[in-house]
Amino acid sequence: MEHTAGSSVVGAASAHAFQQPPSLVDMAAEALRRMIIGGDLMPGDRVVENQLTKEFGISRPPLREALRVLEREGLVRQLPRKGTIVTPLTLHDVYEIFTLRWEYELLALRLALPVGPSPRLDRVHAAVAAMQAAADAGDEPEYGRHSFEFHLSLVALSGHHRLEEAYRSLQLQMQLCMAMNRRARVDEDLQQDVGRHRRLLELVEAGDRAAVEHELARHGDRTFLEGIEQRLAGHTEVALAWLAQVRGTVEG
Amino acid sequence: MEHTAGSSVVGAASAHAFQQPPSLVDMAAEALRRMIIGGDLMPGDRVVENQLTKEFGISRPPLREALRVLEREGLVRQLPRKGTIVTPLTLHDVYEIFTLRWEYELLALRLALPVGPSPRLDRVHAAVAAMQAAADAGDEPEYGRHSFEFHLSLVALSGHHRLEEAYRSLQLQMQLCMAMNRRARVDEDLQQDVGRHRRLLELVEAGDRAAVEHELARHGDRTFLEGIEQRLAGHTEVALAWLAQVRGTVEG
DNA sequence: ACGCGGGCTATTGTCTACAGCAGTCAGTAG
DNA sequence: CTACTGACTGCTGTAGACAATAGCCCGCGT
Repeated sequence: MEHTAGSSVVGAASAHAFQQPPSLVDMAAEALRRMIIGGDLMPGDRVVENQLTKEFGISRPPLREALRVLEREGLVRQLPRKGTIVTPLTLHDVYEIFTLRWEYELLALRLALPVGPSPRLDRVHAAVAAMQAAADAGDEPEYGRHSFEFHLSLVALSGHHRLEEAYRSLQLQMQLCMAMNRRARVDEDLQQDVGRHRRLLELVEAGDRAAVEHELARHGDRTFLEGIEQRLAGHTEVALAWLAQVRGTVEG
Repeated sequence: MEHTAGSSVVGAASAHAFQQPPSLVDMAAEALRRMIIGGDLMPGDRVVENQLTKEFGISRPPLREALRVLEREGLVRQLPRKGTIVTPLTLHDVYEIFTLRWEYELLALRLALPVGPSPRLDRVHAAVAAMQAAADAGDEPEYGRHSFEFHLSLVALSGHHRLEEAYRSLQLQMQLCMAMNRRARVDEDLQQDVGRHRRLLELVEAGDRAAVEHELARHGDRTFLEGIEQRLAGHTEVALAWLAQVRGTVEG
């Protein structure tokens, strides 16, 4: 396989040794996800197939299958006979994504609590530990990844695979949102944030539903949502109302 | 639905004239969905690509893309290097599907209420009318389709596209469940069922959340769930507990 | 008789090539 | 100078062929 120029993304992955080499589709899908949530491709950008085949060193059929997957995940949108674009986001989309996320987490924890000793809990603890390590190292991207894993493993406590999968898709879309504002966010205190997560986990282990819900409510997003309505179109009534309400509860 | 030999399914569709001809991928995906929820393919059955290309009269690339879509919808499961099978269902899967459905509907109506006059309400009314017509005609399959459309349009009242899409996927999986027991169900009184739906809609229009929730709770599924644990593996604790609880509330 | 290895077949994974539509830009007429 | 029409370019949609792997059956050896 000698695509010297372009084999970067996929080629690198296959070089890293997989016991069961994943299909080119999976690798292309993963590479695309990283490009999108990493900000290399911005919402609204065209995704040209031939261009990516050269970049990945693969042919079009597997790439097209990967695009179909990404579409069902909500990261791209395919316009018949016109091509593929990275999903453009409106304020209403942000409203949808964050309301659903909230409901998913709430539902998952309602189903999970009370939670006995379980390997699922180990996964959450591992995520917290990784967050702590990343915070100590000051590695913010790494911290973000483990933070997502924390919340995902929290949802997984429910033992509800479909819910977990839905939440995973939603996380991708959240990362798409966040790719739009690659600014600030350094003012966040990672150590403090780790503390919030750790406290949340303790409440989960204690089985205190009300406290968990309360902690979740004040758990975040406000720094991200700072002035977001200036940067996005699609100001639905419900979206604006939601935004105001979120900011209101933040103050309280 | 008999796929006589050649280009039956897809060919027929393309012959019927589409203003904007959908891609073969879309048509193949739709044909596959019908085959699966129609019971032509049962959970666990292998889905052989070449076989279907001959049946549909298309080539493998679009079919493979369609399979990727169906996998993200949860109707099939792709095992790397081994092929594709129709998603096998356990009792735990049924538990997941029905709990999520309940939560989706509840969330959607919570977001939608109170609902002012809107074209979205027209859609619900149209669904009820279609149900009534099908009930009068005694056309049970048609009735079932419009019943699904009723619930989907109810969810759509929320104006939450992602929620609507998630609910649509879930409906497909519910139909997959129902494809497993193609028995009885005739004892249902369609007229009475129409009445239940109509009453639910009235409560929605009245904006009475508590009453809506109460009506939803006693809205169904028990005939379907009759003795389902005998026919399925995967008896998780939570699934059994859920089943018992559902049957408990039914009695009440 | 039973376990094991080698070849075979069926099926999936991938690539190259061709057909057809969409948007664009130049050229021309008014 | 503007509006319309035509070909052109690039892209997507689809087909068919090639490569590689997994399961299976048969024959062989113990």
